[in-house]
Order: sequence, then C-alpha cells, then structure tokens
Amino acid sequence: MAEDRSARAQEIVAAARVLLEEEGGDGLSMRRLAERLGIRAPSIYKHLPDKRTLENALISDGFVELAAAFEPAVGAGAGGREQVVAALGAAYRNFGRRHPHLYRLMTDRELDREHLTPGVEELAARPLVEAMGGDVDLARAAFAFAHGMTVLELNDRFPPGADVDAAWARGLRALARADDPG
Amino acid sequence: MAEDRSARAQEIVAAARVLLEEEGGDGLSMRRLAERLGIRAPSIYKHLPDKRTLENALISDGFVELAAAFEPAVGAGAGGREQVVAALGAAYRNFGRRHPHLYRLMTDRELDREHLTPGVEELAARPLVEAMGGDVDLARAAFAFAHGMTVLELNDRFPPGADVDAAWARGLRALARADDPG
DNA sequence: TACGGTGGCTAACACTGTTAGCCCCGAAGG
DNA sequence: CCTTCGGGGCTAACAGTGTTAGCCACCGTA
Repeated sequence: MAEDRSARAQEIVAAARVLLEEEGGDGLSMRRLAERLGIRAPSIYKHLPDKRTLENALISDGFVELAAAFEPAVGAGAGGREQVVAALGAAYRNFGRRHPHLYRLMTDRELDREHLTPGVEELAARPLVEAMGGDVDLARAAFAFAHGMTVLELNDRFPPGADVDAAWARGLRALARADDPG
Repeated sequence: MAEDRSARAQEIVAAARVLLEEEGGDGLSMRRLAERLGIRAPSIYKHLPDKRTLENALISDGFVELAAAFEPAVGAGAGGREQVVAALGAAYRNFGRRHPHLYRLMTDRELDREHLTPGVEELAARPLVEAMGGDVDLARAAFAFAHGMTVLELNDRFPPGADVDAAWARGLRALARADDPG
C-alpha cells in the first residue's frame, strides 16, 4: 500500500495507525504523533501536507485491509449465496471489532474520494456485489445493514442483553434470500 | 421537553439547536453559542455543567422529535406489516435528511444513557419493535439497516448515480417479510 | 439594611491544527 | 575543495477549542 508515500511519510502513517488503535480518535493529535516519532509536531508537515491527508492514508489502508479480510469468504464461494453473505458479514463485523477506531475513522464522515488511494473503495465493495449476483440495490441494502449493525455495536447502541448475533443472522438471511423486485 | 432544565438553560439549548442546524457539528462551540446569546462562553457554565450535557439535551430532544415523526406511520397501522415498516423507514430517513447534524450528533458515538431524559430512547425504538410483531432481533436488524442507509446517505457514501430509494425499498421489504427463524 | 443567590464578566490554562522562519547536515556540481 | 541546495529537523507563534477561578453587580428577601 501507498507507493506514492515517501519512506518517512510511510513511517509516520504507520505510527499514526498504532496511535489510533491504542488511544482512539481523540488521541490522534499531531503533537502526540510527533512525540511517538521523537520529533516535534511541525516537522510532520515536511512529509504530509495536513492532518486530513494523514487520515486519508489511514482510511485508504483500512479499505485495503478490509478487502483482504473478505478474501476467505469469497474463496469459500462453493456454498450458496446465503453462506457467502454470512461469511462476508462476519468478516466485516470482525474488522470493525478488531479496529474500532479505524472503523469509525473510515465511516464517520464523508470520504474525499479524490484523495484516497484510487480504486480502494471499489476493491472493498466488490465482494458483496458479486455475492449478491450483481444486484447493486440489494448489495447496497446489505452494506447498509452491515454498517449499521457494526457501528451500533461499537457505539453500545443495543441494550445490554441484546442478542447481536441473532440480529446479524436474521438480517443477513433476510437480505440474502430477498427475491427480485417486482 | 426538558422540564428539569431551568428557563435560561432551555434558552441556551434552543440556541444550540439552531446553531447546530445552521452551522453543523463543527460550528457548535461554546464561544459561538455564547455569541449568539449575547454573552461570553464561561457564562454558559452557570446554567449547564459542560458541553456534554448540552449535547445530551440536544440528543434527548432529538429522540422525542424522532418518536413524534413516527406517529403517523404507527397511526396508519391498517396496512400490513410491510406498509407500516415502509412508513417508519421513510419517516426515519426524512428525519435524518431534515436534521443531518442533529442526526450525526445523536448517532456518532456512545450514548451516555444515564444523562439522557429517561425513557426517551425506548420511546423512539418502540414503534419499530411493535411493527415487527415484538420480534426484537428482527427489529434490531431493521433499525441497523435504517441507520446504515441514513448515515451512508448523509455521508455521501453511495456512488453518485446510486438509486437510494431502490436500496431502501429492497431492504425494508426483505426485512418486513422475513420469516421466523428456524 | 444586610445578605445571599443569580448571572454576568475577564484572565488564564492546557490543548488543537497549522504557518513562518531559522538552521544543520549531507550530497552533488563546478 | 568549495558552494549550493534540498531534506528534515527546530522554536515561536496564531487562532481556535473546552473549561476553571475569581470577581462583581443586581435583585429579592429576611
């Protein structure tokens, strides 16, 4: 990832990733990042034009990782649509749970797509579209469901005793089984 | 709403709501809010303990308004489950589109439920659970879908030509028709 | 008349992203 | 060998953030 980043810029992005994972979005400040690198905050700007660019780098890498996380589910394509969708959903959910702060960074606000590594968003989106047989409306519905479940779980939005597994299963099954609109 | 707020506190919350709607989440600062009220920022703290409390007030009011927005859909309960769910979904989506900044404030992060107006979250959640015949897992799945669709639309996450209406319709129909798990 | 609460105020602290301007060091060219 | 130039650090500073401390004026009440 990130062939167009200088070596030093890549080091900074890598440190930012660790900082983000360890301390969350609020902890990701230019001064704290610089501290981890043993330099001062303004020096970062010799390598990256602003914080937004840094975040876009993290987001781009996140998409690549997410696409990679989908690969096993795609590989197991022998099972029917329902199995593939279930596997993709589980991979998506696990990505969110393993990288909650990165996940929030990736989804909280608008993407500025022209500053992401090109193609990376489509790369992560394709497996679900294919699993849905090219039905983009249904794929978008399933994506919205997966994102909603993931972010609501991360934000502790479900009641304490809620059976999140069951809600995932019900939703994914209903969407995977959806008939063609008529 | 908000019987436990002093009159002055309620004025401040009302001004904050206007500021939020007009200038977005980033514009909602204590100094800018104070400016609109003709006072200085520290004076706000005579009426509200901190910014979080102010935001919680906005969020609580938001839930009340959201519950109110659901009422027509509930009233039209004569149609089958599919119609009621569609109407609830449309009401939810419209709430998000009419109040995008408030919607983000309400959903972006964890709720600190103990500081919200009590019962207000349940008030907004009940109509969907009832529409789903008390099936809480399915209601949660539908809620996740609706939230996902709304926030992805607000964050311009769908491709430019995407048929968001169609994705909404597909998802809500599939979920409303979901059979009992077996 | 004195008092206490209400609701303002200024000054300040610790933080944020970011810019301007300085300096050192190492590599390359004349 | 000397010079020049760019990479990559630095400090100081600015405007903004939430928040606290401490001061003061008013106003109703005992």
